[in-house]
Amino acid sequence: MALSHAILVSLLDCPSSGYDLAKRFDGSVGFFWDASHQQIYRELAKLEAANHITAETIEQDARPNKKLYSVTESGKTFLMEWLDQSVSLCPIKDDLLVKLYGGYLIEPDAMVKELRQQRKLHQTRLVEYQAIEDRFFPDVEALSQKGTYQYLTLRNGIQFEQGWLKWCDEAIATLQSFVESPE
Amino acid sequence: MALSHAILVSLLDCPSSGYDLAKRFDGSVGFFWDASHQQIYRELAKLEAANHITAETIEQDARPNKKLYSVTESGKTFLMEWLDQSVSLCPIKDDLLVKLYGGYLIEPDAMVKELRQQRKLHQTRLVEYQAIEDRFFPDVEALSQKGTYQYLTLRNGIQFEQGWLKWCDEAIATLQSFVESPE
DNA sequence: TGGTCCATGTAAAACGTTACATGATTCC
DNA sequence: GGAATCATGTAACGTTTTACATGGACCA
Repeated sequence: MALSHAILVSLLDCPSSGYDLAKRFDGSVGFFWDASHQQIYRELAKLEAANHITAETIEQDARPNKKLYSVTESGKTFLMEWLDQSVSLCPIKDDLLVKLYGGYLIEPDAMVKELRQQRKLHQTRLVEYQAIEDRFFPDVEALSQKGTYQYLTLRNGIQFEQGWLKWCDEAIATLQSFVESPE
Repeated sequence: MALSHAILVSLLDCPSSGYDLAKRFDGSVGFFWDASHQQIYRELAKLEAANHITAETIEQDARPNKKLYSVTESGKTFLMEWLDQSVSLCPIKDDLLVKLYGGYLIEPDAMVKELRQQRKLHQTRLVEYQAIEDRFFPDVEALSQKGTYQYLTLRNGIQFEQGWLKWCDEAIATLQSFVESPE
């Protein structure tokens, strides 16, 4: 149910086309939600049918035309009703941990490689987040309320990734002993 | 696709009925995967049809009969093929962060309350994880390889929850200033 | 001429959620 | 007498993923 809310929050921040949204969900919005362009287009169609957003067609000459979506009053009300409800913990689903749980079935060496690979991916993401922090939030004291809220979501992403790096290091160090001296 | 792998990994660790699995997914397996009993029964039927698991009916007098599932050779092969493939980062979807991103639309006071509530939920989960750590992993040095792998998944859960607590505290402290002196 | 970017979508299959359904036993 | 536990499922619906589809502009 929350994809619609993620889209509304993002559109409220800045009216955009489906294509733009898809890119944002792949970038900055990506630190709290993930969605493919197919999902986004379908959800936009639904939100428009429900009058929560309106589209304005922008004619472009060197490029395909695009539809610029904005949130309506009804959409804002719909979003605020959701904001007023309390949320529960999000369910955990992590392929890597399933794999690790059954890790004893494969070579310790292969598992260490996999963890190193994961560590690299998290490292890359952390660098991206930190670049956003440096570029868009250089002076935290000077932020508006809205800016502060957005900054806090970014901080969450940064802390998460740092946690991952720390855990990967711990796990790699532990498994290293199996590689050196297998039981 | 990974629900099947999570079930196989868990069944390989210990043959069980659907009911038992559902409870484990709600408990210890819950720190890396989440699934309802309906999903589990459906997936078990599929896995049995694919010959990845076999069922043995256990007659019980004071209780309903149950089907005890075990992983077949074919199931083990299927799982190991998956274990050999490298996994990508798991997509992030977090209601709380969507809410926070649009947090400027509601009262700072309401947002602080919500964060306190979340903090409590994470705290509860952390205590559960630590209880598992104390009960089942009192001597980390003495663990078998299999035990070590399972311990590492638990450590991941613990670190995560500690990260959440830290972030919640940071966020609450930041928002507190809005409650005391609104812009 | 081959790839990436812009821009929008459809369709089918897999996966997840919610509600419904049953029935004995055990504990308070 | 009522609730929880054990134990299994079905059905409808909603969401997500994967694959397919189009077509011009721009760059090397």
